[in-house]
Amino acid sequence: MRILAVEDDARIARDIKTTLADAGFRVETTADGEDAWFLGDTEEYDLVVLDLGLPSMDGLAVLKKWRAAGREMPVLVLTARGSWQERVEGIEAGADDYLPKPFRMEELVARARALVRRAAGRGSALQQAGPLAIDTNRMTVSVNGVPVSLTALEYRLIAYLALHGDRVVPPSELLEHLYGDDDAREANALEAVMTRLRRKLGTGVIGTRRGFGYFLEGGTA
Amino acid sequence: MRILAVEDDARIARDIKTTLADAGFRVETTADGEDAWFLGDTEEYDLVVLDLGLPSMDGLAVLKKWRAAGREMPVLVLTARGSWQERVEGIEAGADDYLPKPFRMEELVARARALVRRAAGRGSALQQAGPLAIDTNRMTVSVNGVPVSLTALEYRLIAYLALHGDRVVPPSELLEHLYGDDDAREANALEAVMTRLRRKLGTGVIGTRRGFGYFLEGGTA
DNA sequence: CGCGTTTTGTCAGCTTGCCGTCAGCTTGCC
DNA sequence: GGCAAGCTGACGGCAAGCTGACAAAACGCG
Repeated sequence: MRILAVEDDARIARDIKTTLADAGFRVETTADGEDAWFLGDTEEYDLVVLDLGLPSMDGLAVLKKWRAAGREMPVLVLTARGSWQERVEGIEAGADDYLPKPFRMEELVARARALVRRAAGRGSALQQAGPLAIDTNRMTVSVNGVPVSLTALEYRLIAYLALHGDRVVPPSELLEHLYGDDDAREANALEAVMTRLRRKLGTGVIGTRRGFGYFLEGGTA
Repeated sequence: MRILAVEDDARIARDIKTTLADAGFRVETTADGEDAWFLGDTEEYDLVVLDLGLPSMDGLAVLKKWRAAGREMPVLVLTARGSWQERVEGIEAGADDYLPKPFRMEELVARARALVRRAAGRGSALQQAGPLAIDTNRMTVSVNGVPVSLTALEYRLIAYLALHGDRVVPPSELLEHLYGDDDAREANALEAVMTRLRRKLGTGVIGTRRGFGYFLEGGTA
């Protein structure tokens, strides 16, 4: 397992490296965006850990460039603490998961393992759960092979559910994910999106457990 | 599952409460250190979430006092973001785990579940007791491998019994955990839930000791 | 900018099914 | 037998969740 860690803070970079190394990964690090892009484009990694606040070339730009070039390795994005903005942009640029800083190293290892495992099971960044297939690179969703066109919000919702596919996700968590923690939203904004999303996906994809939350029917197949 | 959350920031306290409540816990909050100490000393909690930055009495002092008094419930400490110092002191004072602020609510739930499970002497997300299996991720229950669909209240009830499976749990305790002490329900609300739950689980799962309370037949396998 | 189009939050009304209450019954204990 | 603890079926209130309609943003495009 080979990992590229892109992080400009030397101390954090070192921590990441030793932690992941202890977890059995082979880790290379770089602090520079250009450098990162070059490495990611020419070498084969099982995972890239990418800090978004980089000098010389923005992490987001690097990620987009990789994806545009057809590179499909899983990317775990490190975002600034409260920055909801960064998370959204990260996911939309093709990140597979994000971790807000500061984080616990233990948590990083868990995520890294999960991503690598997921990628190993599939050829690309294609997630499947029952009749549902999500291509996190192209940001397209299809049900039973039929492509479905979703809005950004709808996509984020279904992608989040798919990422946590094997459990029931409470509405409060979804609200936080979709809108950030300052919930000035009227409660049933989420339900409105749900209705529209379900209409597009058809029945039997997203289920409700009253009093618990939402889940993907069929789970992770 | 009953949780005490000690947090002085009202907004965070509310977030914690709703999040944990959504996850199926019964949450009480207090912002005051003295108050927290008293509650933790006199009530029975399955977990305490403790912010260290408190007015009136330091969170650390509260924790030490509990431990000195022989109180052994698991305590999850919330520390300020980078404060390494606090973590060490927290652990030394008897905390079971710590979570640096700011944290993701999702993460809090995961930790809370882990601690509660560990305290019960079990390791995985799957609890088993006799013919009963409880998946705390999916919030599903199955008997002899056959999945059973439960409501939120029924789930909380059986989960609590499973956690304290090897002893007889008095109805007053169940009432308290399900509804909180302030709520004066008609006594037989619990029995009504019991009936419905038993009908779904089948006989031979939940037993009654007249005058004492309820218990899981077969205990912890 | 100005105008059409799409997306998304809000509101109101509706449906669903949870669960608390009640009334009557059964069981165990003295 | 008598009493209290506990069980159960029925019922209805009510809150969670769903949906269609509308309006306000957001976006795209000249």
